Amino acid sequence: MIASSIEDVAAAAKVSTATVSRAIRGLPRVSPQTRERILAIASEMGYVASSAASGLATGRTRTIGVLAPYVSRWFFSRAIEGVDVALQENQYNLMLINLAGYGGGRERLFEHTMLRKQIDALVVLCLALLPSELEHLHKTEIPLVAVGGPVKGFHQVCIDDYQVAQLATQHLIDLGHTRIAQVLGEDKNQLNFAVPKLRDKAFEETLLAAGLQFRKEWELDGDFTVAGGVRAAEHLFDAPGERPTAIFCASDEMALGVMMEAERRGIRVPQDLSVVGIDNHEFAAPAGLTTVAQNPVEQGRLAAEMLLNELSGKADAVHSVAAPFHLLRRSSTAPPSR
Amino acid sequence: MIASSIEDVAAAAKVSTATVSRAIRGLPRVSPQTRERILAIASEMGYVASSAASGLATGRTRTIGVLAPYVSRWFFSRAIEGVDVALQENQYNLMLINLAGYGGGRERLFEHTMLRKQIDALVVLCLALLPSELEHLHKTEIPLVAVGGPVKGFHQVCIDDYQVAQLATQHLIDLGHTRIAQVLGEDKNQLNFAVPKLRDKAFEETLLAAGLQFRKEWELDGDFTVAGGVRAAEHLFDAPGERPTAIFCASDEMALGVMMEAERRGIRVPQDLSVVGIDNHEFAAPAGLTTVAQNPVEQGRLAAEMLLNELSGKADAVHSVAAPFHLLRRSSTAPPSR
DNA sequence: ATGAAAGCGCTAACAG
DNA sequence: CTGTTAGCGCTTTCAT
Repeated sequence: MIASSIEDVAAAAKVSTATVSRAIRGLPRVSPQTRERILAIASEMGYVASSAASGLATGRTRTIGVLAPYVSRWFFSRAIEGVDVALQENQYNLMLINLAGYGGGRERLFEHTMLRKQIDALVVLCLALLPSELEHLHKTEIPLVAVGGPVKGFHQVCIDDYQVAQLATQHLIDLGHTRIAQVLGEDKNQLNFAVPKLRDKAFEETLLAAGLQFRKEWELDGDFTVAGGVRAAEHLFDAPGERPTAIFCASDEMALGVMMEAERRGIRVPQDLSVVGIDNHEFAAPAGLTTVAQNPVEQGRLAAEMLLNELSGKADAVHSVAAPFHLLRRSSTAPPSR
Repeated sequence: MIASSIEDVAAAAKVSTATVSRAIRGLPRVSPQTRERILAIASEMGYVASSAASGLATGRTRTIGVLAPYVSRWFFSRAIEGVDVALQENQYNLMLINLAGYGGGRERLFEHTMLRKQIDALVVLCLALLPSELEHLHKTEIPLVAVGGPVKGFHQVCIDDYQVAQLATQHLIDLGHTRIAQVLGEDKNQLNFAVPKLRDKAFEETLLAAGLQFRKEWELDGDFTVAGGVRAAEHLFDAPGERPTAIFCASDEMALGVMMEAERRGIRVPQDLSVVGIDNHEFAAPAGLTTVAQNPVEQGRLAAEMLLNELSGKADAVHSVAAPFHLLRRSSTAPPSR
């Protein structure tokens, strides 16, 4: 009853395997009646083509890889979800390649998974690739698009990190703040450095453009995590001397950490301290966090769709796209009290 | 220079493809010298075996599937990460199958992805499978283990949800609370119902065992999200009459939502209200949330390791495991003030 | 519209 | 230790 191969179906339907193949894949050159009969038989026998076999024959795997530096952080898990949406709509599989796990094995990863042609295309989630890895990717000639950060030599869909950080910083300045600190993320693993750098640069330049002072001691690392935000806030609050009246955080997770630490110490937000973040994390709204919102799900979906189009032969399907963002004013920012 | 097939390598090394195959896969029956030579040539030529071809020949894909109801929620993204750790150590690939995307397409998913033998084994992250799907899985005879919730007829690694909820509830009771509300998660999508039910049951029974009253109106749905927690808290706080002095939440995300809403209203935690959660979410520590901690990363890793062992022929490698959990007392719980 | 047959690239017996 | 060869299951010309 159960069909293990296309031959079983062909035999049952009394046609050739070629016809079964055409019928099942919806190709022309099969009469409607035969097709229907074959489809019925195939479904009854529970037949599904072996992906390895068809992969070998066609050179396509119908799976797309997602290369991510982390899977459980806000941006990444959402972007993955977005890619997934597009893939499911097109019956493609998603292979998750989590770079965080690869200590020294990154090298091998690229040789193996990438070149083994286990995937038809690749989405790279904002991380910095080594020159040798970039070379590999170029040699592979696999369609690729970056999401959330640049990958040298490839198209990308992401927000303009400079503008985003500028928007957040300017919001604080417009409110009247002059003593503004910054919590950003310096990735120790070097998995992702373009984005934080851009946000950092924007912050500093926006400050200077407004005639404000940029203080090195008010530039802290928050590691893009809540815990990192808490630590940064501790440093800031423990430091002697003047305190900032506002803090720009390069991500909501860090901003929330800052807010929690502030609350623990009885520092009131926004009366004593304004806090602004980036992302619009699920916790931002309930926490009243002002932030510059972006939508990684959409970004991932868009990237995957471009790749899918490319794979189906559309010319120039892959191109760079600037993802939208906007400031969400909530209750964590207000004019300084003095 | 670049080798497209094993034959190229064989030709370059002046040996047969069989020898190349053995050499590369580290099989015996190849002299050390030949092996070394072949390896050198292969690497120089950038040769990597086609997974489709070897998959066809061996019937193995070296890919393990992870079936998840959501990818971006706390438990799931961590469990995926854990599975990934084990897979990477063994050079296996991870195929992510996100059920949330499949509206009506669940049916097809099982027929296609599952039966197409694109994966050698499957990790199912706590979700309720339909009888027809279970049947499919059984027929496939693919090694499978459930994580974080039961899948009928298969082994699982997860915490004892009854005990966990009981522990959290009892903590509140021990503190002296008598008016205790509950926020749990009722999954509308039916993707996951065993877990919340168990937690619910434990809560009610623990209350009754302590001689306390169980009030239907203090049982709220929080949808396992922060926003859901906020909504549940709104209902609770807006309701006329007596207020609970403590709230048991079936997940930290909901508990944090409750705390945020409490703060917004000036309800002090823990003076006016104690809150306890489950999970030990990253935000729990900074927020001071008392919770019953569990470790989904470990759970995922363990599950994947069992599957890997099973695949490498070890007998009875897959079995059920009770994952550890423990109460973390922090500052969100205290005796009731009156 | 349908079928026959030659691969796709690798693995696994079996010989030698 | 090494080579030969027959598949693995599907796709895809090329005939018919």
